[in-house]
Amino acid sequence: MPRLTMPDGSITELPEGEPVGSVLPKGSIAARVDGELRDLAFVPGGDAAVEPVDAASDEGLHVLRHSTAHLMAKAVCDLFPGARYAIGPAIADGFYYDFELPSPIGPSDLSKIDRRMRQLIKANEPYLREDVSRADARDRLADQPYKVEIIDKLGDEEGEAVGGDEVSLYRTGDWVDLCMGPHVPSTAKLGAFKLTKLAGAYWRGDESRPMLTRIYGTAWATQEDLEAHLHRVEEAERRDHRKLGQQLDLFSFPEELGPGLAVWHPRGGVFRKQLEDYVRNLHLERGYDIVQSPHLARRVLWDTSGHTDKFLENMYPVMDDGEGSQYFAKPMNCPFHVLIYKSSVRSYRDLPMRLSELGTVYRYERLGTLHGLLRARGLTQDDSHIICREDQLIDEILGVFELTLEIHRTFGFADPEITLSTKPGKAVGDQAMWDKAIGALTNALDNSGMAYTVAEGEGAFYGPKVDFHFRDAIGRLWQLTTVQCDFALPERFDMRYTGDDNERHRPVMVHRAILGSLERFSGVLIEHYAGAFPLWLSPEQLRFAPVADRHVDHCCTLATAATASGLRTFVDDSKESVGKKIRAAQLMKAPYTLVVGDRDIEAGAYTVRDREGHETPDVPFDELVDALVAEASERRLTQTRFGS
RNA sequence: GCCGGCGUGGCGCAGUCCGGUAGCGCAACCGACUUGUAAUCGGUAGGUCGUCGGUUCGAAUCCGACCGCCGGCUCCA
Repeated sequence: MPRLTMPDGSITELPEGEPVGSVLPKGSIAARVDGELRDLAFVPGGDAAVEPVDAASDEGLHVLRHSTAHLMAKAVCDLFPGARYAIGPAIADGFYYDFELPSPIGPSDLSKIDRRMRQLIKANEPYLREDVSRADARDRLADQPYKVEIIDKLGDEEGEAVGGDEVSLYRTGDWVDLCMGPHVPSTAKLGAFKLTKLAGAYWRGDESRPMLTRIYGTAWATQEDLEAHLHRVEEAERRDHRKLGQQLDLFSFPEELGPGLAVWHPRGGVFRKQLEDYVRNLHLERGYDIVQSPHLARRVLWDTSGHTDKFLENMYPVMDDGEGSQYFAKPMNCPFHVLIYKSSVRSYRDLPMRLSELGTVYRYERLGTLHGLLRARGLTQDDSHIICREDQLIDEILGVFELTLEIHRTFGFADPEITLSTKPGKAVGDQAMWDKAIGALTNALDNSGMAYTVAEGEGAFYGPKVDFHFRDAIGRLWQLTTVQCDFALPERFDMRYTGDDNERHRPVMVHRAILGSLERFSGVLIEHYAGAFPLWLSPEQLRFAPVADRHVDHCCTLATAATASGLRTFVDDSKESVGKKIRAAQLMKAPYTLVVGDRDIEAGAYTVRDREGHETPDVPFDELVDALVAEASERRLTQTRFGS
């Protein structure tokens, strides 16, 4: 009789042949047995430590989502005879399953599938596990080519270690899947779910293999959890920078320009200028020099840098000037900065050189990858190249880390997740260079005391990099900052300096972009703030809503005074009601609005309305202006409250 | 680039399945009202229905190609 050690330390004896689930509390949907996740139907032999897995726990949700994926696959196979199923894992917030379907399906089919799934839940079908030989599994799933391929490839990657000759099948009614499990005991144990979207996905993620139909769903332990998740999704949609960009009149993507090319409207222009001024000035303070380079360059430059070799398909097509020269729009700024370095003979005393540019580059990104400002074809990088001696490298990298944290703190981004990316398949430079570069970045990271993870093979073709991912106001992670260490370009461009030994040496180059690109960073900020920018970034800072026509002049006088103090003002002189003007201010997310009528003019003090609709009465105008000027210059994240 | 969806005045949408020569709301403009913290009332103007081609007596509607957008996949120096 197997003896079970329960989480509270008590010992329970399990009658022979009884599943572990029979002794666990009712809410559990799986069990952790001796550290391994198992079905409730699992029967341990001998002594074992068991722990119930609750549906709402991370492990429970994983099981729940995976089981929901199975149920959906069965429903799809019921509804579309001849459907072939490929893989269907649990993912963050839900699950998906990939199918090859006899005919295309559309969004309206999702509700059909949903209905079928709910019927199956009512029928309370069990999830039954069978351990069979590989040959048997191949037999049972003979009409499922994707499953057969998986079975044949099992163990290939990690040798014999994976499962030996035995594999497990899970059966739900007449539907069988190759699966390691575990699963919930039966369909009635599933939680709340919703099928969300339909998408294409390549089999095994490989472009050369067939495109399958992927159905996504989200699944949770309870209906409340599901609804909370759907609310979060709605919240993210509400913040979509593409919608807000239109609503707030910040930028647009005219079709005539081509995909991924934006124009910034006056309001967006103010926002962007604020951002630019801030980073530019900060760079000047930190010993960077501002440089400037053109948007085009001859082919030879890109041949030397290696871009035509490695990234030609991601560059805008070549321009022929008819005079024997070919030009490319620049996809990167680095070669220009290299040429600035090379414009003169350099000595060790000149180093480090920190060349900085808000450089607009053009990348011919694949159409399907474009996504508003977050992924555009024309983008302006806050791009700097630090050219230094090897012995200066670690200090320079640490300086970049510090600047990174300072800038992001300004926007309320904290606790970055940091990755170190190492040598990719497509790489230039010899192994010694790579080792040196990775060593420097590792050394700087260890010196900084920040935690990081290593992403093998994710580096740039010319060198390894450290990326910073920051979390926004609703918890999403954004890859923003990148710091790249490069021994390759100095070699390719034959960069040199004269050392104190009067010998010639090769400098090292650090590529770094802290915001990433102004476009992408702006998109992230718009979503982060949901369009309600802190005062210093806000296109307009103080709005006036005259009660009647006769108050317009007074508003203009006040606005002129505020403008003289450096505030950005707007007088709403439209012939509309006060209610309408307030609404308009609210929709434009104007930080502060003054409704100005007889009462206020007489009193010489005003009621200030902020974005949240809070009103502060009797604020003298001078006091208001001073407070707003202070709020803007401090780059404060929270709004000023006007006390009396 | 691939799979699916979509494209109708500045914006948001209806009409498309079952072809008969465009409609609503907001915005704009004009007029009345002169208003006190999220939409005052009335009127006017604005669209060769993404583009090109085909079917048809007739196409926003059916078919094809292309362009663009959205959701994914893949990619991301």
